Amino acid sequence: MWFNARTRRPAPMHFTLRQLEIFLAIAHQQSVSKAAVELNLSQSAASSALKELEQQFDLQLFDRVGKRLQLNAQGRTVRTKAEHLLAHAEALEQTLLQQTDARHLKVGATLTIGNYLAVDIMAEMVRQHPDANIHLEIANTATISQKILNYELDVGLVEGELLNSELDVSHWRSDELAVFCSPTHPLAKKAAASQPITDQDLLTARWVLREPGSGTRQAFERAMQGILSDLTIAHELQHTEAIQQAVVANLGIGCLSHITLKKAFAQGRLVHLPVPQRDLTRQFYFIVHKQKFVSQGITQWLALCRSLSVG
Amino acid sequence: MWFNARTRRPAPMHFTLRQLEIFLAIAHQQSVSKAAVELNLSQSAASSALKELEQQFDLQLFDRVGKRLQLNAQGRTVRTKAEHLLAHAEALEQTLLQQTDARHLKVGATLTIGNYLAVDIMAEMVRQHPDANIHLEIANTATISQKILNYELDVGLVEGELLNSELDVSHWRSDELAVFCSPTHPLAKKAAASQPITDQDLLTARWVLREPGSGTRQAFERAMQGILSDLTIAHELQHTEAIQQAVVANLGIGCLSHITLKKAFAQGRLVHLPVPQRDLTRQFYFIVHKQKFVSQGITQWLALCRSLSVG
DNA sequence: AACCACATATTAATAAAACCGATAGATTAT
DNA sequence: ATAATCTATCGGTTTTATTAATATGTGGTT
Repeated sequence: MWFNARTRRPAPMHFTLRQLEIFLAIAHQQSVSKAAVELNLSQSAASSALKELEQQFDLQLFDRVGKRLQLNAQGRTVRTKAEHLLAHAEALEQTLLQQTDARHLKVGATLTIGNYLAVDIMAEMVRQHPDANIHLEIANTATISQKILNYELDVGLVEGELLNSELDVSHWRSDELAVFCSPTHPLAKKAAASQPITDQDLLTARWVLREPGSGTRQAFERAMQGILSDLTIAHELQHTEAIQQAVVANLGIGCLSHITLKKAFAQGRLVHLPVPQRDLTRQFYFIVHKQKFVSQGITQWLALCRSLSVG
Repeated sequence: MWFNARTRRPAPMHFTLRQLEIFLAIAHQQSVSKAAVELNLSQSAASSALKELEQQFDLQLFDRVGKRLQLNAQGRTVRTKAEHLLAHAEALEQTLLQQTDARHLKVGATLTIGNYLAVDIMAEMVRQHPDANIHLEIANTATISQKILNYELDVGLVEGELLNSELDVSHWRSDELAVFCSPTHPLAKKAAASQPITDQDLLTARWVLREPGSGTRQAFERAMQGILSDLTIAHELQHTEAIQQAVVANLGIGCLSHITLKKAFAQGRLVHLPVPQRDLTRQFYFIVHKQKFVSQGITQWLALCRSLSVG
């Protein structure tokens, strides 16, 4: 039967929580447009949400006097009850949130980020929340984004920008690559004498680099545009540590994220070669799934990321 | 900020009442498919609603053991709270419904229905609900459906089927047209002698009919198909009473809905001419707007329509 | 072990809805 | 008057809900 026969238990609701939210905002602001701003909505969306609620029940919630909306008697009754319902709903949302296993967090990161940044954040996270159980997965950007789309990972920390309407990509921090050589390399003296390293120096040198396709290599190639095809690439290795060893052994000069080199520079094992004419910065990004609610755990992780990235 | 910064009052809800309904049905039935049946939903819709709720909060509500879904601890907590929330929502829906001005009902009907059926129903409605305030509007089917689409009318009672995805068209009752003449017309004797009226009789007679485009005329033309173009249409009038007067004055024979002729037949003012070889039945329909909630008043009106149509 | 009956999950396509930008129409303030 | 501001509405786009069909998995039966 197509009219409401009020049969059994499962009575379908003819309004939505969203409609109530919008109605309450309008009632509170006494204005559709202000409510729309409050809710980050277009004025037309708010207007038609209200219209639909009123039409659905053949009900006038507001008296339209001039351009102002004035809650009428019916509207006031509905308002208080709707407020209670929404409060109730919010309470349910809270329990829903608390039910989520906030201790278990699955983070994906690219190699550089994972080994040199994520572990620090992870350590701090565990220090602050001893019961946290964080799984860190190292993979390339494509794999990580795929796993986030598939709800296999909660957060991703990646290097490359990527476009996907299902993903929320947000800037985290910038990173600087550094060109470096061994202390016994000819260019080391130049650097020690505060002489600038020229493009000619870069072209003369032999390079030890990360493999093509890695984020670090991509950033390097972007920085070297114009002279890239004339560079001499002696070796390609997949790990930063291996590259550093190769450079120490004077198999060539290298280019890696500065953060992976800090210790080596401090210990004098490797020498930083400033290349001011080349822009060696790149950006790191967070990615999360747009559809997934951001749990307490994720929020904490992201807050840590931001706070540690400034220090 | 794209993560949950928990700022001010208006906290958007990340679940819908619909999702809760579906979750509860699944929990109650311990089965997605049975719940789907209960809710008049496809199994896949129920499944993905549940999936979305779980994913949204990164939560497991059920343990998937074999093919059975077993509520787990988290699920049980959520269930009771969700039940409360839904009960609360249902209460709000009730007040929303009671707020609607059930006494004010706007009914649209075509001429025949409006003058001979709707007035009776209206009278009975007022008898049962003395405070009812019913507005009856007579118009053709197109106008009525347009006004219902525009929320200017609550219910329509019409003759022609019509297809519109926004309208809920539902069968009400069947109606019988009757061919009739004055007692002094030659065919009256034939009828009195229980002789059948032949198609030849219909072709020889002069007709007094409703105007083209009216539902009655359309039904007549459908009934007369095959001989329609050879009929002699002497007069076209817009009102049933005028047609009856014309037939009494022997300007021709007529064809109108039987219900409009009952009294005239009983009084002997007009004579019924049975035409068994022609199908003179037609159907009456209710129409309501699909989007509009069916209020108490509409429900009562429709119930009355159904109950009075059998008597 | 092969098969059937049945249950959930997934996919691809479609129907419905939420939403936005632009704009009309109406009202207050200047 | 005129500008500024508000609500309502229209046309179009994006999201979401839903379905039919299908894959996948499970338990019972031969």
